[in-house]
Order: sequence, then C-alpha cells, then structure tokens
Amino acid sequence: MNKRPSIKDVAARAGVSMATVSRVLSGDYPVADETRQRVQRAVRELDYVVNAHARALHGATSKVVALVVAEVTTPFFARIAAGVEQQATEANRLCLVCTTHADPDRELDVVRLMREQRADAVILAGGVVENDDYRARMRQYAQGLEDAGSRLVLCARPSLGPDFPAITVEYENVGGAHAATTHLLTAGHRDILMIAGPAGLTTSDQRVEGYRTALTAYGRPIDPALISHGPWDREGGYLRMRALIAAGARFTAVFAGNDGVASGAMAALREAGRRIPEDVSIVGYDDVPSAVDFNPPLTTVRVPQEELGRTAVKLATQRSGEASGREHVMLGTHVVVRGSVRAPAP
Amino acid sequence: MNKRPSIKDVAARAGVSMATVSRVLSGDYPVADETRQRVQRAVRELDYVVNAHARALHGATSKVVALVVAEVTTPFFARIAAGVEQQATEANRLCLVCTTHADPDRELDVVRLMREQRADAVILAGGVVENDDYRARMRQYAQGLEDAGSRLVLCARPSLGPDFPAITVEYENVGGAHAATTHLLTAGHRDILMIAGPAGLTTSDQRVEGYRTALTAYGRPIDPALISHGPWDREGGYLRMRALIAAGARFTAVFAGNDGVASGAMAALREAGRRIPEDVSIVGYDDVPSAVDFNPPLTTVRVPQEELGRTAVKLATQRSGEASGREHVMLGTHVVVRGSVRAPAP
DNA sequence: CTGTTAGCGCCTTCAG
DNA sequence: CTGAAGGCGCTAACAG
Repeated sequence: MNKRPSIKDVAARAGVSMATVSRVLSGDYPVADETRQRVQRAVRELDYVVNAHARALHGATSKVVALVVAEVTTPFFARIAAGVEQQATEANRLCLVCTTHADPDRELDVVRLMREQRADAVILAGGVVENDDYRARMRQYAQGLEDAGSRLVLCARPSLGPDFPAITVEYENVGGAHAATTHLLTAGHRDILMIAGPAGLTTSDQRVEGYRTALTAYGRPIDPALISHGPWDREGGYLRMRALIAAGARFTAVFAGNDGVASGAMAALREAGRRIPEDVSIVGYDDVPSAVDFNPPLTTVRVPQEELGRTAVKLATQRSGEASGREHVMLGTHVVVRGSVRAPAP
Repeated sequence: MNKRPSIKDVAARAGVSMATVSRVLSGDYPVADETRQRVQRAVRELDYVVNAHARALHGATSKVVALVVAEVTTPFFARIAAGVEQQATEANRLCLVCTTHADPDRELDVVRLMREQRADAVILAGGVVENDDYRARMRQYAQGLEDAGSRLVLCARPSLGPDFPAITVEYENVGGAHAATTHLLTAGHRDILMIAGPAGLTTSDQRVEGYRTALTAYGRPIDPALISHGPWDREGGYLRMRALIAAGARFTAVFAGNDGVASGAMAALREAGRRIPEDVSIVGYDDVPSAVDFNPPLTTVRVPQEELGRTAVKLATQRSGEASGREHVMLGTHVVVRGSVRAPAP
C-alpha cells in the first residue's frame, strides 16, 4: 500500500513549489499554462487528492452541512433528508446525517460533534416539545455553533422568535390542519374525531389548533371528547380508533394527525365494519408516498418536505454578507383530494 | 462573536502546557488528578471543543463512514441508511450520506470526495448494472480508497469475487425470489406473470433468476412472454400491467419485482375489474412499511435492510488487524404472508 | 507568474 | 507526571 501522496510529492514531481500546486488546485489564481499542465499531469500520475482536513484547518468552515433528526426511516424525514442532500450537493457541500431518537442527551452530543467538525450549517429538523428546557438548549446550541462558525437552522419546527440567532424554515402546519378540517366540514360532517399526536409536541399541537380554528370558524363547538392524543404511528391510530369505537364515540369523520395514524385508524374502522368513505370519512396529514395505496386512497395534507430541506440549506449557505442568519421562511401546504372523504349518510 | 478557543487557550487558562491538555482530552494517559480537574474546568469555562480536522490531520482516518446510494427517498435505501447510521453511532463514527442518481460521473466525484475526507469506510449500496465499465470503476475506487486508508464496502449488490479488495454484504436475493415464486406455485398457480425491473440491473436480474429456478424446479417451462422488464416503480408497474391486460396476457398470479411495482400493478388490476386475491394473486418484494396498508395487505419478501447497513459498518470498522477487508456476508430473506395470495379459481 | 515562509490546531516523540 | 519542539498537509501573505 502506497502512502498517499501529499502536495509536496506533487510539487516535487512537477518540479515546482508547493504553493504553485496549491494554486492550480484551487484554480482561482494566475498560473502559467505550461506550469499548470505539468502540475495537473503530476496530480494524475500520482492519483493525488487533497486532504480535506488540512484544507479545513485553514478556513473556518468545512464544506459540510449536517442534518439532525429524530429518525431517518420515516418518509417525512427521509424526504427532508433528500432535499437537504440535493441542495447540499448543489452548494458543493457534503451532507452529514445524525439521529437523536428524540433524546436530548444524544442531541447535545451530536451538536458538539458538529461543532468539532466545523460544519457550516446544522439543521435541526422535526417537531419538538417546546418547553423551557428546549429553549435553553437551543440557545446554548446557537451560541456554541455561532462560535464555531456554523449556522443553526430550525427546520419543520416553530421559530424561536425574530431575535433568536437561527434560520427557521417551517410550513403552514396550522393552516393545513385548518384546511383539512374545513374540507370535512364543507362535505357536511359535523362530528369530527381528531386522532392527534402526543400532547405538547409542536407538530401535533399545531394540527390540533388548526382543527379547532376550523371548527370555530364554522360555528361548531369544540368537544374535548373528540380529541385524542397519543403515539402517532400506525399502531397508535389503530389502538385508539378501536378503543374509541368500543367506547361508543359518535362521529362521521376522522381527522388523523398524520398518515400513519390514518392507516391504523382505517384498519380499525374496517374491522369494526365501518366502510370508508361510505360510513366514515377520513383525512390524513403529510401525504406520504404510500397514501395513494391506501384503501381507499387517502385524502391528506401535502407537506413540502423536500422543499423544507432544500430551503434550509439554501438559506444557510448563501453568502454570509447578504444574509442575517435569522431569516424566517414559511412554506405552504395544501389538501390533496383522493377517495377517503364523502358526504355523511343522511 | 468570540473566536473559538484552541487548545492553547485552554492551556493558558489552566496554567499547563498544550501537551497536558491534549492528554486529558484524549484520556488514555496518566495525568495528575488535580491537573486534570483544572484542565477540565478550563474546558468547561471556555466551552472548548476540539477541532476534528486538526485531529484528523494526524491519524490516517477521520471517524466518518460514508454511505453512497442512488437515492435517499425510497424506503429500501432509507432503511439501509438507518442501519448504517445506527451502527456508525455505535462505532463512534459520523455518517455521511451522498447520492449519485445512478450517474457514474457523480459516483466518481463522490468517491473522490470521500478520499479527500479520509472516510474510514465508503459503503456503496444498491443494485448496479454489472458490466466491464462497472468492474473497472470499482477496481479504481478500491485502489484509491485503500491508498487513502479507507475501506470499500459493497452493500446489497453482488460480490466482485474473493480477490476483489472490498467487503461485501448482500442478501439472499435469488433465494427470496425463488421462495416467492414457489409460494405462488404451491398455492396452485401455473401461469405467473413476472413484472421485473430493468434488464441488466443485478437486483432485478437476480429476482428473475429466482423466478426461473423456482418454475424449473417445479417442472414448469419458462414463458418469456410472461416476463416484463421495465422501470420498477409504481408507475412502471401500473403501465405495464395495464398494457399486459390490454394485450390479453393469460395469468392467474403476478410476481412483482418490488413492492412499488406491486402497488401499481394492483391499481391496474383493480381498474380492469380483477379482484385481488379472488381473481389474481400477487406477491411483491422488499416489504416496504406500507405493504401492510395495501388493499389487500401485500404478501412480499422481507429484505433485512437495516441489518445490511449495520453489518456493512460493523465489518468495516472492526479493528483492521483481525479483518482481511474482504469479508463476504450473505443475509437471509423470507416470504411474509399477508392477504394477496389465494388458490386460483378452478 | 513563482518560490519562501509562516502558521492553522493538534498529537507525539523526547527530555526533564 | 509534565513541558518543549517538531510536524501532519495545506494555504496565505510576502517577496522576488
């Protein structure tokens, strides 16, 4: 195994100084054509590649953006990741992906690692429990990352205010829920069950809020018994829907906190002999790719995940001069109408 | 904005030398307890973090593993990524994710970037068109990465032979297809349509091979007219199934090259008025999470994606001494029986 | 246009 | 147990 060549070896072989090699490598510097050729040939012959670390040791930054999420398997995060990766590539950056499993300790570790790496952007994505502890943590991260020359980006979660030193990219979460609920209301439904996510989680709470404002705007009262909080995966949707049916809850439509919940709820409804959409209408949230395969295809709310990821990187990597580092962007959502909603039986 | 502190600042504050700070930081070196305390306090007060690049400049490696895939959005790759990320974290490594969009040029770029990064493992995952060009490319990567001190891992794709300097982690792809086809045969089906992926792609070809061997083992002839090659996403499945139905193809069961194809094929069948599984049985491949939401739930082949990713990292990061760097692991697959197969109508 | 000379921040001998 | 000194590979002044 040959030891990997350094710029010095290239210089020797090309018969020039290290500085010259460095110059032709970086490109943006006048070098005689003939010299350039010689260097390039030496590079090729030695199969030389720069050492990114040595290079990064100089400038403050390191050409990598980091994405920090709770999990990578869910379609929601996978698509944010896709957007981040795309735009990172476009911005000539590498993309680091880390998971926290929603564990603050792990999150702290990860952010420290990112500081060590001098990543030029750290994107924290996904809903959170927005308590004092959270705010304190974020403030700490912002400080540490800024010192390390990185930009902090809050993605798919609420802004921490215009004074907080972070870029925020969120989506019309309340608005989407409002629209989804209104979609059911205008179809004629009045008793709408909401199977939400865990109470306190921003993503879920905002969707509940949209549900409430829509009902209120329609002159309907809010019935707390019709709002269920809990784990928002398929199983959570299944179990809670089954329990609600067993408890004799009265409703003609369901607003599921996300498509996973919708999937489970639909299974439970079917088991109980309720047909969709003849007996019960249902709307989901997120528009996961498989929503189209549901039975029937699920009407749901489209969230621009890739766009969220892309925008996060775009804002974070634009030249620092013309950016405040506190931009705040809100991306739109909209209802995708498929086959799971119908007017209630008279 | 404070300039980030260096080890020198910590040393000054703690009233010791840089060497001492370095020692307490790395941990594995005798340092007087009192001194250690002082240093640690200085670290805390300054909120100091090491510079990963300066550190990497020394050792050959850099504590990152890189995953290179065609896309990140498909559940198949997302789950491999999850496995890689998990095990990387466990092995105290960072996880870099890059996509190539199946473009060899882009792939070349990415591998070069990984060499620059001195990643200690580069995992190329997913099926490929295994031609001479591919083999030559891989040989080139292997060479370059070895020189850079990295390990090359081929994941979820065929080995390039025991002499090829790479770790390989694949799964029983032919076997899974064989089992899936046999599952249909034993249910009584004789005319089984195979909607495969693109011809030449290893993943798809192996599945076709399993289909063939199963039929042959059952004493059935292979009817080329029943094998369709093409894009293996939902749309590809939909369009081809629709065309096949229109062309009057005769079959009682379908083996879809993957679950996406199965999803599209099911939609086309339903549109044509064929009930599943009463009129037509269908088996997919991959067992994507949403397979359970299909109508009916899809019988399919489980591929251990997380395990593939985890194993790749595990093998690549085990201490070099006790590893040849040419390990070859084959992980199993199995049929997951759900509701999409039934005996053919008599 | 090109070469020389300092570091970047850290680790690692080698001496105390 | 601790400190001083050299160098990892590269870039960025500063001279020629």
